[in-house]
Amino acid sequence: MKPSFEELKEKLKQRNIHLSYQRLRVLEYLVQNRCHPTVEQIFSDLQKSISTLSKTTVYNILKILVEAGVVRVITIEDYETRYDIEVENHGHFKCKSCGTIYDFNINFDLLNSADLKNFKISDKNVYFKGICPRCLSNINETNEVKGD
Amino acid sequence: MKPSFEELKEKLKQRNIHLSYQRLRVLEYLVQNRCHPTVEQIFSDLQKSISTLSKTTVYNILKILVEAGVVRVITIEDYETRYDIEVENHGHFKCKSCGTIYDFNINFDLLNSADLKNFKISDKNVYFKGICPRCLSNINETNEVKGD
DNA sequence: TCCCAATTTGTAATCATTACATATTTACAA
DNA sequence: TTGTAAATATGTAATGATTACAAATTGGGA
Repeated sequence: MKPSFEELKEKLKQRNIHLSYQRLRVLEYLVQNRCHPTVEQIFSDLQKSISTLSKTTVYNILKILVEAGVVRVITIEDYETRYDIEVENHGHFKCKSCGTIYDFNINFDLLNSADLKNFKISDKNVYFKGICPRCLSNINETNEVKGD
Repeated sequence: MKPSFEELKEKLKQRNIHLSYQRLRVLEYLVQNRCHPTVEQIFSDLQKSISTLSKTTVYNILKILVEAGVVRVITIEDYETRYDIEVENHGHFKCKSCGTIYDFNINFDLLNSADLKNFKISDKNVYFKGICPRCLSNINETNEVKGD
C-alpha cells in the first residue's frame, strides 16, 4: 500500500532504470515527503544538500519516474503540477483555504459507469475540493471566511 | 441536467452579470460545443465571426463564468486547461490515443470516504484515462498501438 | 447628447516547462 | 588502471499559456 524506498528502488532496477545519485535523492524525497510537492518544492529543498542540482534534472527525473509507474502526476489545479509516490486506491482532497492536499481512501471498484462499458480504463483519478477540518474550526472561531 | 442557453442567461442575470455581446457569444459557444474546448479553440473559432476579439477577453469571460458557477474548469492534464458548461453528476474520460474527452454519468453520492467525515466538500471531480472504443477497434484492426 | 463606469482590447510581463548543447559521470573493455 | 562510448546531469535559451496593465471602446442613465 505504502511502498518503501527499498521496494521502489527494486522496481526501478527491474525496469533497467539506472539509480543515479540524483534519481535516488528525488525518489527518497518523495518517499519522505508525501505531501504532493511541486517541482519547485522538490528542487529548492534538494538543492540545499545537492548544490549542483539543476531544475531541469528534477524535471527529467520526475518524467522518468512517472513513466516507470512509481510516481503519479496530480493535476487538481491547472496552474500547479504535483507529484506523488504511486499508491493504490486513494483520492485527493484540496483545501481551498490552506491549500493542503489530503489523501483519502476510496473504493475505486465502486467507481463504474455503464457509459464506459466498452472503454479500456487505465487510470482513475478522484479530486475533491472544499475546506479541511482545521480551517473549518478556524473559520468558526473567528467567524470570518478566509479567501479562496 | 443539460442547461440551455436561455437558462444560463437567466442565471447570469440573477447574479447581476451584464450580458455583453462577447459574453453571450462565449456562452453560446460553450453550449453548442460540449467538447470541453481549450481557450485556444474557443478563441480561434469565435474570432472567425468576431474579428476584433481578443484572447484576453476570452480569458476574462471564462473567469467570470467560472466564478458565476455556470462553467467548470477541467484539468485532466496539467498542460491544457479545458472548459465545460456546468453539468451535474458526470465524470470525464480522456482517450490517450485520440485525445477526445467523453462525459459519463456517475453517482457522486457513492463517492464517499470515511476519511473525509469532518471535511466540507464543495467540489467533486472524477477523471479517467484509457482508450476509447473507437481507438480500441482501430488498434485491433491494424494490430498496432498508436502512441500516447 | 454627455458622462461615468463597465467592458474589451493589445502589448508586455510572468512563470512553468521544454529544447538543446555542453559538461560530467558511469560502465565496461582493453 | 586507463580509455572510450553511452548515459546522465547541467545551464541557458526558447516556448507557450496565462496574467497584468493601461488605453480604447461601449453602454446605460442623467
